[in-house]
Amino acid sequence: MKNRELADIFTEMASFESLEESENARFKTRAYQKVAGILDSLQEDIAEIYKKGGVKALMEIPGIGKAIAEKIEEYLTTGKIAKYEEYKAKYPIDFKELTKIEGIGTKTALSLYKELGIKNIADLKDAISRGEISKLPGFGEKSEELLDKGIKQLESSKGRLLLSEALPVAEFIVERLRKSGLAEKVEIAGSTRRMRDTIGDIDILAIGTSSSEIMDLFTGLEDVERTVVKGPSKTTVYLKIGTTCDLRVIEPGSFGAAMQYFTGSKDHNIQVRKVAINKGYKLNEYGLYDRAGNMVSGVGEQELYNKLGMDWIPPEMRENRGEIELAMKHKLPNLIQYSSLKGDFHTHTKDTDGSNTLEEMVEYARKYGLEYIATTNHTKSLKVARGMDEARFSEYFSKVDRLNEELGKDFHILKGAEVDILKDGSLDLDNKTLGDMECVVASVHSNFNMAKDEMTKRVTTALESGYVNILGHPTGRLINERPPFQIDLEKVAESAESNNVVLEINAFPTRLDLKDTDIMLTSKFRVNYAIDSDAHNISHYSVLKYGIGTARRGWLEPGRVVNTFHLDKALRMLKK
DNA sequence: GCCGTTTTCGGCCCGACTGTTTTCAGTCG
Ligand SMILES: Nc1nc2c(ncn2[C@H]2C[C@H](O)[C@@H](COP(=O)(O)OP(=O)(O)OP(=O)(O)O)O2)c(=O)[nH]1
Ligand SMILES: [Mg+2]
Ligand SMILES: [Mg+2]
Ligand SMILES: [Zn+2]
Repeated sequence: MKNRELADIFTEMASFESLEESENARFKTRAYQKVAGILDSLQEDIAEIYKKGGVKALMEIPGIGKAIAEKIEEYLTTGKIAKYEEYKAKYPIDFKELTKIEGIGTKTALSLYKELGIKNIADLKDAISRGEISKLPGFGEKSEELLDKGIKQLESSKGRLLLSEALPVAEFIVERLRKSGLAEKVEIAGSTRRMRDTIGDIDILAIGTSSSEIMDLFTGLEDVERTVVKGPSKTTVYLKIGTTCDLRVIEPGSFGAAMQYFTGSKDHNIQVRKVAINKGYKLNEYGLYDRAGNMVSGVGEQELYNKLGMDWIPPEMRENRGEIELAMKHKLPNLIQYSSLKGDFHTHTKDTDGSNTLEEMVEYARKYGLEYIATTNHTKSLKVARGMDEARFSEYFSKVDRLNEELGKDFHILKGAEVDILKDGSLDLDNKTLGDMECVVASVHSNFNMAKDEMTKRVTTALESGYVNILGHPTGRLINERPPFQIDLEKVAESAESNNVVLEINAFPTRLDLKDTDIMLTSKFRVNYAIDSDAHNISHYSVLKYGIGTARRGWLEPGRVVNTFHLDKALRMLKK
């Protein structure tokens, strides 16, 4: 897809533009940045949009106007953008690489290039080792040291953490700050509060009046590798685990405004602040102020949204994807709640690649508060997982029957499988075995590199078999390891609707598949969803919260999620 | 460069921290 390429080009254009002297350069920069972000998250292929509707269709995308639409056209038809080439010749600098270093922006990169011909990190390292930086005008000893540390930090950084990696760290730091008694309140903010699938850095808000003590405690935590910046209101540290953590300390009267600010997202904040402006207010992290400068709201986050004419928006929805308009119209969805799941349709045991027995999986499901699970082991083609054949399933299910009898009415195990969708779209078990099951999860585990239409055909063929209840991890992505395979999710959802197949929101933190935007894309169809743990051991039920967070980010109401219902109703919804 | 139930021109979110800047630009949240 050209989306990615064009996003990179416009990000570079933004860098170039930020160095221009013209009056409007700042705002052009932002326009380019905004378009890059839009192209990055655009679901449709930009080339397709252009092919169907030309420049006019491009301009219908908010953020894309005439000038940028024509640049996109130029790129799609000639493979080049003249303006870009012109800038690139003027600034032959790898901004993408250099600005990844904390503290280096485009202006710094430019003076490094002008003074020392530095174009990339390798050049910069050489200059530092020769001690050339500190002699430069506008730079000193500290700047050189900062750049050196910045490079080391970048090299040791893990990149974006999984939500499941970041959340416990955030909770631990919050606990430490709370226990100190120095703060009235300590809360998680940022992308972690929004339950994003990956976390760039951890953000924590403390409410209190003794900020310097709180900051000292924070920078002194044993998990801290070094302090990056430290002030009375904001401190940034680099943690030993290879990620950054920001702490803001704000006074009690501003709790709501500070939470609103620090939860983000940035785009959501900007949009909310525009609403404030239109109402004659000013909004910042300290409060909402009228023209005379009087505080209109500060303590309560809900009150803040209300004063702006909106309903309170759940953090998971704060991505500027239309939630602000809905909140104004009082039409926000009633999102699925945490701990509202009654069951789990996707679990493994040590009979294949799990590490616990079915008895243990049941025991812990009950401890977790569930009323039923489906036991869905892998099928024979998945040899690395010791997938089971028909005979083993038959034997296994007699054990399930015995266990169900012992359990009585308290808990129920559904007989199922996570059956491989083979290359041709057929299923990896015979129809008799599949027909006897109560919960067939069908998943792609092989041949990921098919063309988009072939993969779509493969999956829809499986859905049309009449045996599939749930489509497992529909895009196959493994976060930070493997991109999703090419598939037309709208066609899949359409097929799921007509064949009564439920789409999975696999809650396993490396998957979170479907992801938030895929849920929004597919929920236009009359399909239901299942939030499944994909548990491979007894502790994995705890990942269900990440699946619920993802469902909330996809704006799902509980009525669309099959396992929010008790067994009877859930089974009726799964029925073919 | 984009955009418009007050606008097709004149706005564009708002503030914290750092360094060598003698009064604030650059970078970041
Ligand atoms: N108003 C405003 N708020 C911002 C801006 N940049 C960041 N924020 C707020 C909203 C963000 O969610 C919050 C934390 O900033 P981060 O850079 O850590 O972003 P966030 O946590 O959303 O994503 P991340 O996973 O860390 O990349 O600070 C900005 O430019 N303007
Ligand atoms: Mg963050
Ligand atoms: Mg942050
Ligand atoms: Zn699987």
